[in-house]
Amino acid sequence: MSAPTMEDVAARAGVSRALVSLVMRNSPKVSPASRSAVLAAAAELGYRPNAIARHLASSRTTMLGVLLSDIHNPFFAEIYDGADAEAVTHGYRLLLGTGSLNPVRERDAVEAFLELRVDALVLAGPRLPSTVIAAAAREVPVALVSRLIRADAVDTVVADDRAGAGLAVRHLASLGHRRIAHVDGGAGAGASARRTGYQKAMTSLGLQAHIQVVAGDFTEVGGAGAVRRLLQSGDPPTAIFAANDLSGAGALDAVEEAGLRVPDDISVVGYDNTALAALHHVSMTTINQPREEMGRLAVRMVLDRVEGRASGPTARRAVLTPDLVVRRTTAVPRRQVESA
Amino acid sequence: MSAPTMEDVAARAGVSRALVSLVMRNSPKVSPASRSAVLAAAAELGYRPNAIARHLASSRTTMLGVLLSDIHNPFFAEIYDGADAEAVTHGYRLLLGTGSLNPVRERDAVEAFLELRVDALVLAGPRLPSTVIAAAAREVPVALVSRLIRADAVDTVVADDRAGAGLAVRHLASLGHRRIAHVDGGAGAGASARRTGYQKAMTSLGLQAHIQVVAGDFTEVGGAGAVRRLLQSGDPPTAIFAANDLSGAGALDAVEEAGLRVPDDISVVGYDNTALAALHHVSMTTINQPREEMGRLAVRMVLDRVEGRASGPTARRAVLTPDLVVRRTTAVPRRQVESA
DNA sequence: TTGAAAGCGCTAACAC
DNA sequence: GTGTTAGCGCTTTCAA
Repeated sequence: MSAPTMEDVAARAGVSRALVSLVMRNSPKVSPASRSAVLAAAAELGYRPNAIARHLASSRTTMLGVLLSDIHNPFFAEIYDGADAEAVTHGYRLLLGTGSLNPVRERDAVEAFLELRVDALVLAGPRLPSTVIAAAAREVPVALVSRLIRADAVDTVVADDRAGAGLAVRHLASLGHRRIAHVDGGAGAGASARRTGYQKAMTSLGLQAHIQVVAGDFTEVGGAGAVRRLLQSGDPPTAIFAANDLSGAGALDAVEEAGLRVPDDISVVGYDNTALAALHHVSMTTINQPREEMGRLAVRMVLDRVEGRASGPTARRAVLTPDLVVRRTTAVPRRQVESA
Repeated sequence: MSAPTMEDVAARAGVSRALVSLVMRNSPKVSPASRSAVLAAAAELGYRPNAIARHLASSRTTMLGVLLSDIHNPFFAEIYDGADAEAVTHGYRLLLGTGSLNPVRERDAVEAFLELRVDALVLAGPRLPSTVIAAAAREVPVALVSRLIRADAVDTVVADDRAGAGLAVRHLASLGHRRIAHVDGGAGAGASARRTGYQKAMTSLGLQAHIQVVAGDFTEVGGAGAVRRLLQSGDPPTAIFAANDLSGAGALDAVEEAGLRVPDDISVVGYDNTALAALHHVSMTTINQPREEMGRLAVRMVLDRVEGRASGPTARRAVLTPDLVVRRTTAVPRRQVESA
């Protein structure tokens, strides 16, 4: 009493297996009569095509493997949404996997995808050594999201973190802030680009004398600690640009703890536009990355290769532009207003 | 120049295909000599077993399909963590999928799993009609997390929401609160059990005269609106038990907006112990569900069936007990203290 | 338009 | 221990 096969359907419909196969893939070259006979037989039997067998026979699987570096992070969920939407419109299916931030487990997940013979791989924020990524790219097309590596045929899509940092700084400057400090993200992903972007923007605004970077680590505690140090210094800033929303929340904590108010005394800008920043309770001005678009683009890139619209060792690189989301943690600096 | 097969490895190692197969599955009945010869040949060729072919030949796939109702919700990420840990220890691999809260897409995802012939299915918080779930359960073992249905052979694991609500109420009562209101979750998942649990606990504490349920909807805005109404009533509560953390955050907003302080004037308890509640900035007392354990248990249940330790139409049902996480939004009621 | 036959790459008896 | 031989359920020429 195992699952019915094409054979069973063919017998019941009184046709050959091959014809059933054509019907299942709805080929146009089947007479309406046999088509409906086959469909009826399949329905009566509760027939479900065996994807395993199909894949073995056809060499293509129309499945893409998507590795999400961290399934706890909503950032990757949105990349998935974009990837899925794009895949569906092209008739592909996504297989999801994660290594839970562990490179070894990520490697396993990629290996599993490869053993399942996915047609291509999309790796979102992988912790994987680049040699592993390059090796995978020798077997199937690979696109990388939110990570850059130098390897043949590995397409990448990233958001322009330097530009995003520039948006934050220019927003604060346009409100009248001059002493704008940056709580950085240490060695975290994107942290150095955001730090550089901050420095460049400050310089191009003629504010290089006010550049002040304090060490953070993308955590709430780290952000709070950094801002505490900042406030104890002789000459505290009027605005803080945090490397991500979580450390921005820490900044908020520290400012309040010091008896100051946001945005009246100090403005704060985060980065990533997470749900946290959108909370009414927090309502933080932040920088938004076009996450869905990043997912879409990654899928489009690998499918271009799978379907032969692109090929060769040249890696394509897409750099998307972030945008500013103004909420309630930024305002005109008080001291400036009073002196006006 | 397609991928090397077992045939190639066998030729190179000077043995038969079957022997290679045995080595790949590291069977004990292979001489060390041939084993290392095969391994060497495989390495030189860059051989990778074809899981598709393996599955077709062996009927078992050692893959479990896991459907996460909402990949944006960290709740499900933790269920996944538990499921994954359990699966790995049993030598199974998880395939992840989601329908993004859309029943039709969920159906597709389940269908895809079934076509890939996964050995079993774990459905976490599915929106699927129960008929679809029951149908799937006729093909492979199915376990349901955070949802109950009456169907043969569908095992379920849920957290005891009534008990959780009881914990919240008893915590507040033990601090001295008597007027404890509940912001409910409308028709959301678990909302009615939490409401019932609240009412039962209030009654059993002799506080039935103070039962007060205001309508919420599991959102921040809904929670804030409910609390605003509560505060405008003639006789506001000294404590609020919200049906989830998000509406608890809304409650916090509304309390502050009214010029009152948490927990000095009003205590607030949330539900779910999300990252939001853990934020230092929020630090909300809440009820925690043993999510990882729920995932583990679901996998254990289906594997019991897959491996023959359980069988038949009797559905097993696991009810796990939540626990209380005390943070900084609950305290002894001020008025009570002053009158003491 | 339909059917026959040869695989796809592997596992699983069964012999040797 | 190791090799031989059938399939697993489907796709894909190639004929008819």
